[in-house]
Amino acid sequence: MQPLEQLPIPLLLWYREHARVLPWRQDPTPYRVWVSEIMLQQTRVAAVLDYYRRFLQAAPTVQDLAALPEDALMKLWQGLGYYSRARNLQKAARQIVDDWGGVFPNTYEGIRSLAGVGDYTAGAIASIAFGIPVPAVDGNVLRVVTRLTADPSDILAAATKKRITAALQQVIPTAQPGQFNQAMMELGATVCLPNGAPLCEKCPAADFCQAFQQGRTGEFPVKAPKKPRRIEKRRVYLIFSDQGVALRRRPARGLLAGLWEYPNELEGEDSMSGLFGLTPDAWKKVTTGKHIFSHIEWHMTAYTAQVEPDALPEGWVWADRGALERDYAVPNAFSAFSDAVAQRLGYF
DNA sequence: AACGCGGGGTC
DNA sequence: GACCCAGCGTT
Repeated sequence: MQPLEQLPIPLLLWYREHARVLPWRQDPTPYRVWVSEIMLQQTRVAAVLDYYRRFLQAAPTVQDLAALPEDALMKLWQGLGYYSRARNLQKAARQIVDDWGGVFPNTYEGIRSLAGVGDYTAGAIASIAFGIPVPAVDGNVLRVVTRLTADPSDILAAATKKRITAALQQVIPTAQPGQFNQAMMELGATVCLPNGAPLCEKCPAADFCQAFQQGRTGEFPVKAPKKPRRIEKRRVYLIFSDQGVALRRRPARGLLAGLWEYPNELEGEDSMSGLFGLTPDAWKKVTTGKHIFSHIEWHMTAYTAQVEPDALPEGWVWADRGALERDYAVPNAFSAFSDAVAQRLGYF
């Protein structure tokens, strides 16, 4: 008997005892499950909880989400990262309203057709919210299965994911596919941990886990190495007037798309000269900051200047302290400067 | 198939 | 400092 065939019964018994209480598990409607799954993409449960509560309060139905102003939407997502998820979430809400009569699609293919919903998320929603017996293969599941079967395949390879999906399709309990998929992820998140530190003594599958039985848990999963981050040195300009601090909107595509930022440039660029009639010696260095993205490191040095509020460049705004907190979604990349800005704005 | 896309917890 | 997370869309 293969390890995967032995898995469902002990896994489901274990999950019955150890499932965490999570808000989206309370009342697993398609909308609530969908919002949670989008937020949980590449994001841990702990990071999502507060965002989820605020989001459901601001947009309790798909119609509310479809009608939400873009700035309000981005403000709700501020700090969570991967901002295209929020835009796709609203795009999909409008798909549901316009193309599905406001009723959430109830087939795997219908769900899969929504913006921002890939194979994993479609499987998760279909199984959890509709009881459709399809696997939901995320990073947790890939780790659990490759350890269970001592599979040396690269889990980042599409062929591996495809093969494991097909194998799970053969063993998924048709009566409770949502419980099974959630149990797999719960096991990965709480017991079959990454970084070579699994808690095998607590695992309901230890008796037939090939990696554990062979004393090789540290060898799985196998992943191809990632390419190193590039480092960008940036100058950040904290520009104050009696109207507040200057913000500008980032481009609609690419990194931190559409969010607001303090004007900044790569070291060596010269985009600030001529603005506000400031001479180079008008800038005073105030502080430094570092922010690490998945693929880039920003090493930032902040400069400040006081200017007259007129002659603000096109697309820039003055934000006072209230507007900054209430109206503008500024990514956490700039959080190193929020104290300095707040302190300065506090004098108004 | 490779790459761009956040932010933070954990070891 | 390295890893990696309830991945998806684009090229």
